[in-house]
Amino acid sequence: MSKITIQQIADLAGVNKATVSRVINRSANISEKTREKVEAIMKEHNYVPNSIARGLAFNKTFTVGFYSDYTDKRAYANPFFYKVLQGIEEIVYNNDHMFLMMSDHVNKKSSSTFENVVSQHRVDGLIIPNTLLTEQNYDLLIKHNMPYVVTGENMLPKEGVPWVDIDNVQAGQVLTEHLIELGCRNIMIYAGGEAVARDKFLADRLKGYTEMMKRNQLDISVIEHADVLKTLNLAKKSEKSERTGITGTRPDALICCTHEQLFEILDWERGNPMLSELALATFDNFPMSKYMTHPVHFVDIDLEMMGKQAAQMLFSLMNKETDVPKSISIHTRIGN
Amino acid sequence: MSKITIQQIADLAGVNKATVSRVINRSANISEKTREKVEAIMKEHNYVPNSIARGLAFNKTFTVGFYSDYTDKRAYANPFFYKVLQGIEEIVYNNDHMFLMMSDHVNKKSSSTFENVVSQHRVDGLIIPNTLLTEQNYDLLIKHNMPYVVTGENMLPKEGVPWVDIDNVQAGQVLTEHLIELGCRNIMIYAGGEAVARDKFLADRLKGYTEMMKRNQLDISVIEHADVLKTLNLAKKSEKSERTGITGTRPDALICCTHEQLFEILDWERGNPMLSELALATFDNFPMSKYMTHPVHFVDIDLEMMGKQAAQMLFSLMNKETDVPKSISIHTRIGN
DNA sequence: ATGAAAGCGCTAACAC
DNA sequence: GTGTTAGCGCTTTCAT
Repeated sequence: MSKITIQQIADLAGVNKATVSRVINRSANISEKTREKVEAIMKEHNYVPNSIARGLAFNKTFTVGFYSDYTDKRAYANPFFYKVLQGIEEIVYNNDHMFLMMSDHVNKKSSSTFENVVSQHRVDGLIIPNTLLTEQNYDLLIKHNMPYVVTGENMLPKEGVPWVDIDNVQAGQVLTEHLIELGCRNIMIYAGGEAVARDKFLADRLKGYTEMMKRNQLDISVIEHADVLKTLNLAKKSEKSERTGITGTRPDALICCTHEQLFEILDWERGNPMLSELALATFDNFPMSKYMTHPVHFVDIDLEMMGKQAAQMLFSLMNKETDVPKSISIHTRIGN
Repeated sequence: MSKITIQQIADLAGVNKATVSRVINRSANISEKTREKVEAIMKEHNYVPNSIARGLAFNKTFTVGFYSDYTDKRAYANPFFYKVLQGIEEIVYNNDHMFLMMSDHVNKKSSSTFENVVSQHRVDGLIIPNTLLTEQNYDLLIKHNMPYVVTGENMLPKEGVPWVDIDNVQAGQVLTEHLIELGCRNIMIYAGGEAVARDKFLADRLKGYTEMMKRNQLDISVIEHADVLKTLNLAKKSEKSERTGITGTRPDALICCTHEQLFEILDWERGNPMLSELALATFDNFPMSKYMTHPVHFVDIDLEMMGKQAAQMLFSLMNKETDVPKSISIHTRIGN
């Protein structure tokens, strides 16, 4: 049932299936009369061209892929990551394509989903997070001539990798500026060490903070992973003993570069209510803020926009448009 | 490049492409010698059969669809909903299928993604949340003979709709039992009114609560939407004035049937610290619990299992297995 | 056990 | 403007 083919429509309309194909594809050289007749028959029978067969003939799939990483807490496990998907899907559907999700997974035959999708040409193009763009995956994409766009700034030492990301430098600036406007003067940032060297987005957020602090002639205070709690205790002590400690000034704000860091602080804070005078701030949307013991300032990141831009860029590449920007940075603003 | 076809492999191996097809499909009637030769050539050239062409011949797509609803806060926007996806994908990939996501969306041509996917046979089967299984969608699935499984108990007045859901009655029991074990005796539940009549899962949770309370010979106290805050104030007053109010006993626990209800209470609670003696409880995972002013008890719902079961069931249906259960209810346990 | 050829549903030359 | 025909890459009779 409902297995109606182009041939049957053609027979019903008393024309050749090529003619039907022409009206489907809005080809020129069709008389108004036959077009209308064929269209009427198609509508009457709820005929929908089989996109698999269409794909085989066109050598296209009308499908866009998205490669996701369940283990990337910064992305997929983030409650609001689905916003990115929403943005992508909107664009994908408006371009009459389908949306194929694939997560990092290796099946019995030791072939990864990603590899299969790319080598079988199951999609016409795909969006891939920077964390998953390994040298190997990159090579695969190039080898199969598969259009792609990276979400998150490209970290691979390759030229011409198209990416879309949040402008993390600007985010760092905005957040710092917000705290300054709130009256904070001794703003610390929890970032540094190897993490900053490894993750560009951390370095960028730090950079934004640093720039804004300098612009306001305030002292920069970066604390590193292992030392953060000690540092805070020290600062507290130093205030108690009337400036006899190492740190002369008492911090009044702390920027956490990731939610993980924020939670670390929050965990510690529960046992140390004295921390409550410290203004906490973080990146990424943090709508739970109002329910917390301690309000948290944050920059609102427009993930939906990020998804839209990535998809838009991908379609531009798939359509071989010229003047496609190599990368896009998205600005942020203070949340709530 | 990399556009290697079955014909080329055949040529390379000096056999007919039908022979290659036979080794691909593990068909019998193949000499060990030629099988090995062909397999070697395939491996050497990283040959992967084009699944589009394969699909056309088989009239299959090797793809499973998932219809999601961005507007359903209970599901998609739930931070932990991705667990369901993870479960589904695991099964899907292990069965060498792909995973097509579609959200509720209508494009310019006023055709919905769902409609397109089903009528074009873009997937071999699909998983659909009960909130999206409308009469119209149901008819479409039946008309196109498309295998499907519903997540969440089927609400449509149709026979034989296969579904997988959390056992909400059992969840209500478990949560209530937990509070009782904690020493609570006057446990209220925020549920009732039209919402319960509309949503089966609410009714089931209420039922579980009711049963467990009766089993322990405790008084049942159901508060309805609009009255909840008043009721709580009243109870508080009644305690203050030494049992002169309407409610003779002071509630010591409150079960919220949804996160929305919980947040409503939490919002109110911020301005009413007197509520802090009340044990709060809710359904669905609530990992933010430890960071809240007020700890929240909850039942841990194994969403990944739900996804796995749904996908498993779908494959059973697609394979036309006999003895496929009509529905599956998944038990829960207290979280953290 | 293997080859030849038809066909899955559609598109795209090429004729007329 | 419309019909004919040859593919797209693979599976599956039907021969041999």
